[in-house]
Amino acid sequence: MTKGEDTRQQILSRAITLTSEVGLEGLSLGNLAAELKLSKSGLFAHFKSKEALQLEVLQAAIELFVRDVTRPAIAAPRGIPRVQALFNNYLSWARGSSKARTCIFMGLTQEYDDRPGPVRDALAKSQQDWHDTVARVAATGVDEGAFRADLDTRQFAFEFIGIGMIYQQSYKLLQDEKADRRAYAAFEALLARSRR
Amino acid sequence: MTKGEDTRQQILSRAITLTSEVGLEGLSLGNLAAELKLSKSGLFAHFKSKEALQLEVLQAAIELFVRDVTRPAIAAPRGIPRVQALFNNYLSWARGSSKARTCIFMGLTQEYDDRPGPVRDALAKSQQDWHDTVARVAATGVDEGAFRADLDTRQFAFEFIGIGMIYQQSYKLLQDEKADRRAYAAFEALLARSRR
DNA sequence: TGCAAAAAAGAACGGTCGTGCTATATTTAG
DNA sequence: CTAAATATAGCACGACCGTTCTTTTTTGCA
Repeated sequence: MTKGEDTRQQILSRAITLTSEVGLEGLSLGNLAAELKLSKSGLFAHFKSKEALQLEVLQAAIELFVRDVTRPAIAAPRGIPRVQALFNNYLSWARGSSKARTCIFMGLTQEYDDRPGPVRDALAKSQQDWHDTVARVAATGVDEGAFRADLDTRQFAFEFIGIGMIYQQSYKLLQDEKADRRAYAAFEALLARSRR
Repeated sequence: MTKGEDTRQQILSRAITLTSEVGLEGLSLGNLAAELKLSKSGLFAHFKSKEALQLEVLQAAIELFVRDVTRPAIAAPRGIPRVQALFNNYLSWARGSSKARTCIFMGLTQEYDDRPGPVRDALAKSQQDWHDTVARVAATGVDEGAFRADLDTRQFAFEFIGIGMIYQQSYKLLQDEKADRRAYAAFEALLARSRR
């Protein structure tokens, strides 16, 4: 079982990178197999269909996101430090890690926002979870007394994530070297409005 | 010449809709031709290559955006009314018109942010233009004395567009019926911070 | 009304797509 | 060490891809 699981992991890892470039629809088994020096059918045998592969890639990306963004932030002290850590990690993720050249979730949001099916459902759930996570972290700021007691934490999450999205466009597509400064300025303003 | 230009327009119109669903890469000549009851080669003859078609579709979408978003807003009085009109139109556009079920620019931003070539270049220019337009409209707010004299209009545009992006995700993918309320709340906060 | 020009169709090309099936290697367990 | 289980390869399939070439239909003007 060890060997199979091992190559399976390699496939998913490479698939995440590819997905960040061409999306989950653009992902091709032939390409993926060639890059991993596997035969197309050998690769295919690990997944029963392309859709199953897509779902597994999405799941693997979610785990990566939790590992690199969410979990490390939870290690920071509750309240503003944790919110700040979450934002820092989020921007790093949007900038792109070694495995994903770019945040795959924003791409997939666009790819699947009007394409019904299991992939869309899983994606929507993951994004809803992300909103919830941001809101929950913001709530620790309320609990610690750093944020206003009447702060709408879901609104906070909405704006928090919006900054990440426009950051990625500015950084990746427009290649604006002020993107970081702009994102942090927007974030600071959001923090300021949230403080008690 | 009339007939040719006419069908050409029909092709582009339908292509915009398709692009908003599957992107410019996912666009297929066969599909497009079938939907328009044209032969694939008959359609192809109007454009010398798929890339040329992609560029024309992008150009047509830009014109649509200017017609439905930018131009009507310019008709509103300078200052906050114009900024407000621009935001309203922007959200309508993100929600999707009859021709494009969803804002194609956000999708294309993700599709091309790491795919070099003429399409990416044209897209980046169009998005840069959009940032410039928002900044310019914000500047009328400064001129009219409604906004702070030291307002960073590019920062304003950055945050303005970010709200539109997260709005589209909330509205389209997450189907949050509070999306409108959230977007306007964020926008009001941005206005408040910008006022003198 | 007839004729040149423009538009559309038809057919074919080399590729790649996702997906089966069958056979061969490789790994694992007794 | 061997036998069963697992993993990978090879091959073929029908479908669709973008593109080219040739032929037919339609259009607009003299």
